[in-house]
Amino acid sequence: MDKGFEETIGAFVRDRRKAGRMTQRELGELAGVGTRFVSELERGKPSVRLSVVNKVLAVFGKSLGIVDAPRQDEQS
Amino acid sequence: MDKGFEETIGAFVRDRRKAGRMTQRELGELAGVGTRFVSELERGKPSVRLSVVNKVLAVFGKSLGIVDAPRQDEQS
DNA sequence: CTTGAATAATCCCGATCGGGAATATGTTTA
DNA sequence: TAAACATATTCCCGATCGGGATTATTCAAG
Repeated sequence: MDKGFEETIGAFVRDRRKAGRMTQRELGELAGVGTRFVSELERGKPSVRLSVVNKVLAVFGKSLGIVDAPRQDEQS
Repeated sequence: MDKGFEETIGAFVRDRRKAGRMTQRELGELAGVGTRFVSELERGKPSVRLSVVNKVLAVFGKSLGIVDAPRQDEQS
């Protein structure tokens, strides 16, 4: 019924980007961020700026919000 | 059944902090971040680092995740 | 109103983000 | 295979974050 699982931000962006047949460069331009940032974001760099992440998520109609902390016994 | 509404990150942190009768300094120490950061976060500074926000949210068992973009016709 | 605590605003400054470009790896596709 | 494209990695470097302290402002009691 539900996804039951919180996807990683990076994984989400990558999935949606590919679903839209976009390249990192295209998504970057669409979102107004650099290509390198898209790459780092998709690969889970932790210390990114909230506002820049939101620029990317906005392309998909999403944003960062508060969710239950994921369980710690996930592998990366 | 649900809250039906996505609270702002800053508002959430402030509410929970007060609910726990903590001062910004105490929360900061608990989360391992500075007092100034807690203050700025609560007041909605947009360009904060994801990892640092997560340190604060972790105190409350939460973290940043993907949610539907909030409607734009909210006042700040 | 006065006093004290909490929060906000400002300062200095080291650390690091992120853009852009170049290069190195992958990864398709012909 | 080879060529073309996508992604990852590295570089320089300006911009800004965030810590900590200080000061100003706001707020809560008494």
